[in-house]
Amino acid sequence: MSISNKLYTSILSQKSQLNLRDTVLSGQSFRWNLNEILKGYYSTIIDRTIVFIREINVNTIEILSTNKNVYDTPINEFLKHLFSLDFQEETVFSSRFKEKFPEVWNLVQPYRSVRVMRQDPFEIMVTFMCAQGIGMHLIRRQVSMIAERYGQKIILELPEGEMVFYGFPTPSALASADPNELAVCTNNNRIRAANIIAMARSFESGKLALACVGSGKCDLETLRETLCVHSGIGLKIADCIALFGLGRFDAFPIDTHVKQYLWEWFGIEEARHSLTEKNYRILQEKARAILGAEYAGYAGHILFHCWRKEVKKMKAF
DNA sequence: TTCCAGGGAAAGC
DNA sequence: GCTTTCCATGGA
Repeated sequence: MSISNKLYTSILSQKSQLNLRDTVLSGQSFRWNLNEILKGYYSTIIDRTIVFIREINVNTIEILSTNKNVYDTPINEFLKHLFSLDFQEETVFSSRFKEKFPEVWNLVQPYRSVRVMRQDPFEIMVTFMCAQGIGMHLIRRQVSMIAERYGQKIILELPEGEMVFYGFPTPSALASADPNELAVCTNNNRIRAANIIAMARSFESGKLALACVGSGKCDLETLRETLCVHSGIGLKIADCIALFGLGRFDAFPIDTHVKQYLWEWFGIEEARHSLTEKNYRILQEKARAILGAEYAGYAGHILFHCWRKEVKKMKAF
């Protein structure tokens, strides 16, 4: 398949600030093209539509896309949704939080405009099922390999040459995958490959897809139970799916980094112990008491990215 | 060599 | 029921 080399251009201007680079690099999306990011452009492919984004200033981004519609939605409307531009990030941290934790509040300033994205649920499910006890670099590699092996190949012809993209595989493509072949893409982890295939079949059957449709307002605990039925999805990954794939900004995933800052920044004693299910739930309660229940996950992701960069001194990839 | 990386599930008590 | 061990691999 080849796509016309005509790029559709659009300028998206917003009142709210968009820290595009940190948003894309903060670890919530694993499908942005590395080479383009290094050149100051950001590219991804969503449902056979290649999207380039360039940051003009903190309030304006330029969008270049190979066609006008993504999911039959005008590109500006789609990107407003993708980057949650309808959400007012000033409301994330309460005045009480700012007063109680001035050092953290000071440290987090450069990251306040990081957006929590609303991405495709199925893609997020597969992505975070690849994220068990493994580095972010390897997660990206797995997702790339899965797309290259099972996704649709799309070639963009530019004057400088061809650019090759791979769309993210459909649920049916992964549902019919051979476990041994898929395992090549999942760090040779056959259990993980089998789990992804089983989840894809559940999605294709309509069970999971239906749960996604009603996920906006349903009880978070009910949503987690629905997701955790699937082997390979525990509480943490279910919360990641809810936060990044289903727009549930109240979902607060706790991983090794979050656990670290809950102790170092907020002195929560339980964060020094291991992440058993019981302890996970206790930590979530205490974190919500500090961050507020409504947008705990949104705040948590900003803190997560801030912790990794400012304290752990980690590079984005 | 050892330890850690956006954990989950089986085994053990 | 809660806690410990195992899984699996690449990079520092």
